[in-house]
Amino acid sequence: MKKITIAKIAELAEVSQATVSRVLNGYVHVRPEIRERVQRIIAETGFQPHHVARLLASNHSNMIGLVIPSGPQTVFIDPYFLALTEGISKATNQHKQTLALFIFHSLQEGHDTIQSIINTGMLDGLVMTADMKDGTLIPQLIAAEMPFVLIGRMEGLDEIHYVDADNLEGGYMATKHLLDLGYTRIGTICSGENKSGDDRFQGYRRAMQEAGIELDMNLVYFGDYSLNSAYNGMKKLLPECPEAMFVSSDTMSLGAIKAIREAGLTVPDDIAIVGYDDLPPALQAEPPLTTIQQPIYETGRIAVEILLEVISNPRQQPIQTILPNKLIVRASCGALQRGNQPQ
Amino acid sequence: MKKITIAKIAELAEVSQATVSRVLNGYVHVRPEIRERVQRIIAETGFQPHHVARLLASNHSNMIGLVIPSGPQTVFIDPYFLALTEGISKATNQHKQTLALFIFHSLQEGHDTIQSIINTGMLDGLVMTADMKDGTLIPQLIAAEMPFVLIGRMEGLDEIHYVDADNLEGGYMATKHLLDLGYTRIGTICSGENKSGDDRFQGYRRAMQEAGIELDMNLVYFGDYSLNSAYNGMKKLLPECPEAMFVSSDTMSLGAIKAIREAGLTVPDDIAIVGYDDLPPALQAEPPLTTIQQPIYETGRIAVEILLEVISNPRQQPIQTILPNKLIVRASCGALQRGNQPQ
DNA sequence: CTGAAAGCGCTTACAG
DNA sequence: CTGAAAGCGCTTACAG
Repeated sequence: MKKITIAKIAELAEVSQATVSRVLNGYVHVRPEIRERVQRIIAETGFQPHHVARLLASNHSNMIGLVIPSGPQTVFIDPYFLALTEGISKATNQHKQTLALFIFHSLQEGHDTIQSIINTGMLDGLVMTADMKDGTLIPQLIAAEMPFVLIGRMEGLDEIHYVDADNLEGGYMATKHLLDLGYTRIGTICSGENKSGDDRFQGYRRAMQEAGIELDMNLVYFGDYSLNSAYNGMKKLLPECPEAMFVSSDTMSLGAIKAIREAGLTVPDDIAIVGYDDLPPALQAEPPLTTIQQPIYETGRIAVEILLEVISNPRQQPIQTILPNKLIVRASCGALQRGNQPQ
Repeated sequence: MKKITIAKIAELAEVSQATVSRVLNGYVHVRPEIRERVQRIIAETGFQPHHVARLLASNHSNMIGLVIPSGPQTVFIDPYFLALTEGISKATNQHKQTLALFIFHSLQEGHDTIQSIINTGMLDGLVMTADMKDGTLIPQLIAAEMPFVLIGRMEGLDEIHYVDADNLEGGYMATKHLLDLGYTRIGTICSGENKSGDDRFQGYRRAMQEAGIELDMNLVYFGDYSLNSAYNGMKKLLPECPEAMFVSSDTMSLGAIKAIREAGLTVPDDIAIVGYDDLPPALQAEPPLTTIQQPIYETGRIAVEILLEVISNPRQQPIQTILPNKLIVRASCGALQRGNQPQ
């Protein structure tokens, strides 16, 4: 199978390579009849330009990378990244970009990856995920002038492009919902592991404060997003008799529910929970929890849009987008409203 | 920031570009002192070869693709793909390959993607996922002589490289386990959607047959891997009073459990279930199910190994690997053994 | 073991 | 609007 090149197309169409290249790239200044002739030949032959050659000549690749950290074990099981990747993929498909995926399993690997991405010059830009513990990766990118968009936010990095969910609002909405149902003794299992976790906790605080309820640290537990941490946390909080809980990730809700069950109590009859993340149905807790739904998919999509904008138009003001969350009220809440009022 | 090229290294080391290229590529016939000199300069300057140029010149890219289909809605939420991707990523990292991810959301997109991968010449090879409904993609690859490895198997495609879990054995093990516990009225929710589903069902049949129990189609329901299908299926099977169930995916187990709960029964006290997939703890059913654990991660890793082998050494006999499953007995099974014998 | 040079398949000033 | 030609940064016969 002979690879067909631009030279052959030029020959068949009786024009120069330059002209073929121009119609390929949609330049405007090509005589219509010639354009059509070339296009016909291209269609007939099924020719597609060699991506790599184009890339070398033009110095951009139509390829962007997605960088995801993975913990020591298999942490890439988080459906969050799936939804994100799906959104990103949809956007890259749509823009005819190709998506390179970089999962690193240690900080060292992360550094090497980034360095090699930079040196190798094969990517136009990067979508970075915020939750890497190390603040070193980002400066590396900035120094190399590699365009990137951060998903989420990081402390101390204000002058960069990012898209994030409004986590503070999310925590606020969740807590407010519980308050509106009449609860006052509302506990929380949250996390100080990253900015998102902080923000959600701040949202909780604000809602409580607005309701005139003083912060009771005995009702607050900081987990690490793992099921187990939440399980332990819930066991610790149970003696404090919370009527309701705001748990700041879906995985942690599962841990909390487990502890509640083991104590012989049930959700939501004894303790109402509002969760976070709104996983796809197949992965949801049983009973289905009222949750804050993050626009994860949308976040990915928008990150790509921003990145492409930044690539084609460098050195502009930071583009920073914050997307709202949605409160999804499920059956468990109905139960509460039916009169399972706090003791 | 001036991009540093092989020419500059050659200049600094006072050798030709060809020589630099040779040490870069680890050729053996370079005088040690020169090799060292060049390597020192490379290290000092932090030079890394331009990936794309190398690619154009050498005609291979050190980049492999992973092709995943996604349903009309967000179906890429399946943790299966996460584990798979993680395994693949680990292997590509290790071999210094870069991973391009192609998720397509329609068959049309799938075709376009494959076509463009082929024409564009930017990938050395592909890891294909078997569950695309359409048998057209694979022949397309074969025709283009694009190296690929299939994860899973497809009917009628025998002469290709693949790695798969031993699904028949999995279904057999699951059912056998239930039989060993003393159950005889064992139902199944399986799936005819793909070969894996078929195989698991065949495993169920074989185990039942070996136990001398005739196949009772009233105890068999074919779902489509969705939670809902299994939910409906379980509701249908419940009047048949199965003592135990083999459910052929974890997501479907959740649906089955839901139906069982709604009927006022419990797992495993009233109905024992063996599931399939063995999701990570955070995503498991509650109560934790005894399941067949697929070597998903390993599957991904091995697929990459095979692919690289095939790329560097084309036109060889099909490499076909079938990995065994593992039966993971969880608490729910303990309960059964404690004497929750069938009625 | 080493170098000079052609070539990978495009894009893009430059000149007209 | 169009073409001839240089160039992107490497690799790889070929010759020595």
